[in-house]
Amino acid sequence: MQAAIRLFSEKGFEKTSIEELARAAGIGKGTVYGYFPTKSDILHAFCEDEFECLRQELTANADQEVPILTQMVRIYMAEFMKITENREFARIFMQQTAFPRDVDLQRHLAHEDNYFALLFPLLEKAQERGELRRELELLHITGHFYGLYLLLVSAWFSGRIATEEAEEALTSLFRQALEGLQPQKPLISTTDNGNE
Amino acid sequence: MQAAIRLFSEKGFEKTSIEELARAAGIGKGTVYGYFPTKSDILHAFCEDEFECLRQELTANADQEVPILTQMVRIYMAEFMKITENREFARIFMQQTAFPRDVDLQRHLAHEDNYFALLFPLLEKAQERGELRRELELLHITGHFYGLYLLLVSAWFSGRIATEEAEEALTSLFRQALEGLQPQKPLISTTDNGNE
DNA sequence: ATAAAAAATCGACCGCGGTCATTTTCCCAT
DNA sequence: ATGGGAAAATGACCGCGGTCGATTTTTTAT
Repeated sequence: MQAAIRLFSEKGFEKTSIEELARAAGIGKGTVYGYFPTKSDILHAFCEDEFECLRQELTANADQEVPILTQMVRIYMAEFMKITENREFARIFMQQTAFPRDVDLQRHLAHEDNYFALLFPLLEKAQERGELRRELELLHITGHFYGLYLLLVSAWFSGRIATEEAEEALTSLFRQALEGLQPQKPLISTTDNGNE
Repeated sequence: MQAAIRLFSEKGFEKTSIEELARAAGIGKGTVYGYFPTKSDILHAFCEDEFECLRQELTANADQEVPILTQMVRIYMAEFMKITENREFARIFMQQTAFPRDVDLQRHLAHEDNYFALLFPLLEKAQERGELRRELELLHITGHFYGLYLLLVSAWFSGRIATEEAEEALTSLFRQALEGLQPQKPLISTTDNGNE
């Protein structure tokens, strides 16, 4: 896998053939398929590991004193920055993640559940603090944020949002989500201290 | 393209080779590439046409008297029902749409702009009616709904949401978006008559 | 220690997506 | 009509992802 990532980074995913990848790793071509069912699975497995690690770290060290808006922006911006490190990796990973093949469903669901389990405590705390409506299901709230994150990444891919504009855009989207799209008078303010 | 869609539907996208597709269409293999740069472009072009048509029809005939929530749910549910007609088509189309290759950027952006132009009037009217906050940019509002739609489709792909639960889920998500995730007292009610 | 069984490794092979030099078709100026 | 040149069509060909039976290595049983 190390050889794979090195080659993918150097020459690009498409331009790297399994044969030369196997040669670089000092194994036979067929052996590769003993570890990974398809080529993109090599990349996907790598990405999943990376993100799993990143998420663990982020959610564990999340500062539960700051507003939920800030927490969510931090977590998703970290993912986003990781994404933007390599556009090609990102596309394949996001495509498989958001719209997985049926073959990958089991693995995908397990990872997602894992992720939710990391986020839920943060959201629950926010509910207790009165920052989030208590009557909403945690899954729906997570979904809401995640949907907006998908949008951000999609907009970045299509060039509508530059990398440096991303944080502002995500903050704005999340704030919209918290305050609501329709006119209303919030009971608590989320714009008490701006952002940073 | 007719031959392509027929074969793709019958045998599946992956299982249909360009060669037999060309034979079915009564042309040579190389000629296919005179019309479509890649295989998935055949499917993508078809889907784009379908959706373009569907969107035109829906937004033109949108009943601007009903709440914006209902309008948005109708529009996106129509898209969703189209999506669910063929899981395989849908995956390829959504993957390319949400995370397009750089080669397809121009075409993709044009289509998206087109789509926005269809939605904007509806949202603008809703702003005038006081259903949406006037200080929000139309692009952000569109994005918000679109992001939640992406989430719905993604959840459907991963099996978290069944086809028949989709409308309820989307309605719930959109209502959340309108009312906001944080506790507050709406100036107008979006739950005046339930849904259906 | 040895044989048999099980697991891992391998690379020749297959079918397909995509390319390109060649051929065919079409159009227009003479 | 006809010659010529551009445009379109074509299928042999290439490289790659993925398969599979042959072969080697490892494990287990006696």
